[in-house]
Amino acid sequence: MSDAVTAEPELFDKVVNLCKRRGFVFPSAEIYGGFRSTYDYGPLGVLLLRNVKDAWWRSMVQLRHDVVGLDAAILSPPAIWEASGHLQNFTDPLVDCTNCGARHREDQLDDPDVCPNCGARGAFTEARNFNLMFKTQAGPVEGAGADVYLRPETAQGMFVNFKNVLNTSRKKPPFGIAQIGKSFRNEITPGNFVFRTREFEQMELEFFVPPDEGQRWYEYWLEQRYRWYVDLGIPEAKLRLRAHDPDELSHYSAGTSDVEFLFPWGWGELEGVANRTDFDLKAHADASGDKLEYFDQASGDRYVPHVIEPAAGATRSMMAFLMAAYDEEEVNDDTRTVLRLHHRLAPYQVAVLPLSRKDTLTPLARQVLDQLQPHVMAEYDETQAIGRRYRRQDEIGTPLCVTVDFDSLDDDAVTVRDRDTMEQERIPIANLVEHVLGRFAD
RNA sequence: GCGGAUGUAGCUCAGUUGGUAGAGCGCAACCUUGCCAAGGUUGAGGUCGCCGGUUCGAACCCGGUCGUCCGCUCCA
Repeated sequence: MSDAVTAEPELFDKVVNLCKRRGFVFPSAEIYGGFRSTYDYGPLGVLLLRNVKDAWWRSMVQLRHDVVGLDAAILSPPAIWEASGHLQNFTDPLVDCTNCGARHREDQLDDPDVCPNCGARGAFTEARNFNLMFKTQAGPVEGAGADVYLRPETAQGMFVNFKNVLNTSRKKPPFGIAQIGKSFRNEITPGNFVFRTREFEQMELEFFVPPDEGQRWYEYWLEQRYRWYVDLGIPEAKLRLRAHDPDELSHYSAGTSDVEFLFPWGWGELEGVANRTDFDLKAHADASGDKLEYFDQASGDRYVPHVIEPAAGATRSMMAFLMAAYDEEEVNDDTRTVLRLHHRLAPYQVAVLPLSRKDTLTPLARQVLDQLQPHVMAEYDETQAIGRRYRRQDEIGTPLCVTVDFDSLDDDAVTVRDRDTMEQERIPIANLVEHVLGRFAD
């Protein structure tokens, strides 16, 4: 059923409900009535989100020779955003029609005096600037000169540090800088659970290449990023690439394609791969006076690298993985809910379950847990019946359950039960870690 | 910000013409059981989103407010 290519509206409620019920995601500030567009990640959500980010980092940094990491500041001075174009381009002048109440962007009206919605003339309010960046003040005194912005994207941190990284890492184009971190946008219309929030987490790579290699690397990263989602378990029927039309391109982009996922409400962007050309490095070079160039000793060429940027949303990717993994099946006239999460993403890889709560089994079960914990995230659960505990683990996506039973006391072996097949295997405790790691090697 | 829908226990909901809250599931303890959501007993948990009004009396009526969901320039 999870292979359906059509959107499944009911899936949305099921997943959101599971998130709340099992402790993945909570609405923020709930005891005070909630705070719009913010969410807190609970005991399971923090594990899942961290695993998504770790999987990205592993694929983009750890397994590559040509990418290094960075963690830049969130608070940033206006100069960065003047140079990047965000102060100009992230500000929309909005007018409201006092006749029908519709809101429009003043700069997109053909006739700045006529409401396209109701046709009223001269009924607009004064234009008010709506900036998508959050502004605050640094220092003890409120007032001009101390303005500070929360970054609306992590990318600028990489551009601003281009020379620092070049000088310290011995990398040369083509090479990339990767960063995972929070960004903030004062979105007009947040919504769809964690899909669009004002505070969100990005996973961005800025990949610097010689100017004539831009197109090649753009295509390379598109394919690369698409595969990442597939490899982590998203069916290709629910993924697609969509190239932006020229008129929807960002101010910095010469070409952008999105990796989109079929959410329950329709296709939505997980990640944008953009060809930012030399826009950013040139802009910061002009504004700062620093030369942001690369000098190629071998060829004697001096150039401003072009930038290919795969920019992914961590939180919405997490949501896509949850939606794709959600499955229900009938077992013994009962509905079994299973999150078929990739083992690299599952909050827990293993659950240790003593068959009985009798004290006789607890010490051995704890020993088994101790053995596993240095290698995998393991949960321990000894409450209620074993069948119920299997189902609990299925529902949060734990791939393997290890059951310690009364035979274990004699044969020093445990039962390993598989989430997807529900099959069981007897494994000697001495080989357990090796066996488990073998299952997760890929 | 506008239009539509909505807000009762952790979850899903019931609550008759206004008379001062219930169920199932879940959770916890104990007993029983011992490999796929078993049974029993007991228990924790709600000023019915919030504020105000009408009324002898409001979860139910009225006003406001906040939150949520769905649509309309957002984009990770």
